[in-house]
Amino acid sequence: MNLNEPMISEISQIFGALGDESRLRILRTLLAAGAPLPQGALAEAAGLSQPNASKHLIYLARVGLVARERQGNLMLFSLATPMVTEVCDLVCEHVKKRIQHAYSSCK
Amino acid sequence: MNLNEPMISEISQIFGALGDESRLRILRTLLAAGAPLPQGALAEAAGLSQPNASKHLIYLARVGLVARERQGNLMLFSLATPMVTEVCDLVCEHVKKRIQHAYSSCK
DNA sequence: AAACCATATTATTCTATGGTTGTAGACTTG
DNA sequence: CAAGTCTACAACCATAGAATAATATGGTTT
Repeated sequence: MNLNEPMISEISQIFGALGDESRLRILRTLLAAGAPLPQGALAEAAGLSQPNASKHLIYLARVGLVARERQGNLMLFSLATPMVTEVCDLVCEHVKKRIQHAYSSCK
Repeated sequence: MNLNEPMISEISQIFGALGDESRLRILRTLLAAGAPLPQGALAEAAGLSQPNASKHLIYLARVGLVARERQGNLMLFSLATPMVTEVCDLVCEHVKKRIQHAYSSCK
């Protein structure tokens, strides 16, 4: 069994990290860029204040979804695992199907 | 782009639904059973009070992760989509790799 | 060292959410 | 209809988390 008790906490933390609009916008930006980006650029792209973006990025790094790397004055962030792309794709497909189904069922 | 702005809200809700230990325990039970189960059985398996389990299950149904079906006195719940299994598997693998990596790096 | 930039931290407020208790509704059986 | 069982709902409390503002830290440049 994959979802065994000792892993429940870790897994819920990762899903929790993905369950926030601001953090999803950050991840989307990283996904589209395909390269490390500084915090400032991520904050602006996601429409977040600097401290707010900092907190979200540290949170994402703590659960292992993004990697941090210092480059001089900047703090660069990048996707730490392709898992992020994969789970987002799966959920996106699910949502699209649900929307289609909703439309077709109220014709 | 899959993670476009109008879908961000829906997707964050689904991840939010998965980002709770109690709801993960409910889903794990459904996963293991492979068949619809009544609320009472799910509440007991997840270690939840009846009203608490009811709330979580209604929440899971609202975002489309479980299906509800009345059978006499009972309310049966089942996984509404294989997507749940798939994303949980992906995240589980990620966590396992992280744990292995953590052990091997502090040998 | 001083000035400047980018990031981190702290304190605070506000809201969302998980949990409990109590009660009401739905269904079955006597 | 009455009693018993299962589920849903409402009100409430406690806590976690998101956002902001103000400030501190770290790094670079002159």
